Amino acid sequence: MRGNRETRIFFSTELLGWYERSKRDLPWRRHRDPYYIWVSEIMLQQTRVDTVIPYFQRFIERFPTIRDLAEAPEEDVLKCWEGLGYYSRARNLQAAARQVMERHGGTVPDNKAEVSALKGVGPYTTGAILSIAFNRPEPAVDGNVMRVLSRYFLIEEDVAKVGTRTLMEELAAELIPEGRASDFNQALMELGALVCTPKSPQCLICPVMARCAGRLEGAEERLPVKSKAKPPRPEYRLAALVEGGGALAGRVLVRRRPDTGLLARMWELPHIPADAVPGEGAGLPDGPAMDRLAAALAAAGVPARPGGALLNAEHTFSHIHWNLRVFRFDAEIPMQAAGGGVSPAAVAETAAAYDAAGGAADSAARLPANAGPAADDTAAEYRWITREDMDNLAFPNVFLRILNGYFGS
DNA sequence: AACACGGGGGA
DNA sequence: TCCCCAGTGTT
Repeated sequence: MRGNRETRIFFSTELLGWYERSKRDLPWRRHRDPYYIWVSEIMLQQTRVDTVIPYFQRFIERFPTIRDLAEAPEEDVLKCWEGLGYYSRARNLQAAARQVMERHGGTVPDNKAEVSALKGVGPYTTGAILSIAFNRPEPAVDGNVMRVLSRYFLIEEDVAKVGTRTLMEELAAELIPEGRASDFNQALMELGALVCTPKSPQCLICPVMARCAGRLEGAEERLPVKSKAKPPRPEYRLAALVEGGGALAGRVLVRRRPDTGLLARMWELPHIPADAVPGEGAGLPDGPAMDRLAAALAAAGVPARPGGALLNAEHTFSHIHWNLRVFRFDAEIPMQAAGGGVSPAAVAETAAAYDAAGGAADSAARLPANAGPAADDTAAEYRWITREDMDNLAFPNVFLRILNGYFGS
């Protein structure tokens, strides 16, 4: 055990007192509804409080109960999560809501085995739900907690290591005052968020500075010790903004990503990989680039005429850095079926379907499936959308920016 | 144990 | 602009 008894008692007592005085008024703290706690904890994974607040309020308004969430179309849940990132959190949350309906009659379970069995709920969130919602004496060790504990107890172990988290959990459990798990765990995270910050910690206003070993050692700025993550690998992509003509005038071609992997089931502009040439954008002169993109579009059943480069865009994931060069295209009615593509009649039929449906987003007027091998690495569901359709489809931020710029907002 | 998985904020 | 943040699931 780290620290002597007095040091630990001091820590827990002062921290609880500080929390009572300075805790923030957050939407999920206004009730002790386990569903609210659960949703907030999932949203707070990898995401700061200020970002989460508006999402949480919209989410609870749209899905007030676990049953509402379980019964909603996945598309709606994803749309509610748009912009928040790590979209598997949303899909897992809904899957878990369905688990709770089936296994627990719609009530969040209050024991470790059943909580941790929920999709998207790992060791941290299990502890957060059990302690915050049910006041069970379980540790909830997130990045804030590891930072606070590593400083206060001068723990030099690499917090990126699994074993270090286990050590922190044992320590955090030991520190929970009798009957105060909910407040204590929230206090620990609150201190990490407001005072014991990653950079420039506010030691002078810290309630436990007097006995903080890291501070006394002058080590607070270099703790916690953390091994470096690998830098994201660059990827270069050619994207197409295809404008419809005729019955599809005012519409833009988008497609849905595959069911698994990066940005699963979200919508995007069609794009293809390009070879990297450092310093040259997509690494290809615009002419050949548009030719390759046109060929890929034709193979997907959308013959289109290149209209020049529109803009460059970048997007950084935790592990990939996208460099996109976006080209404008005009869809054209093919004079002959090409590349396993589409007949003029099929294009006319597509347009007619939109006319009949009034262009409704859910008309799902799909292009004929591409029978040949895919010219790129993504899914084959395409849709011609208007600006209004964007209200119902979830896009990653980079495409949201491009489309909003195009539609002029 | 290593990798996949977004987006936002602060220096 | 660059750097940092960091839970869960999959392999």
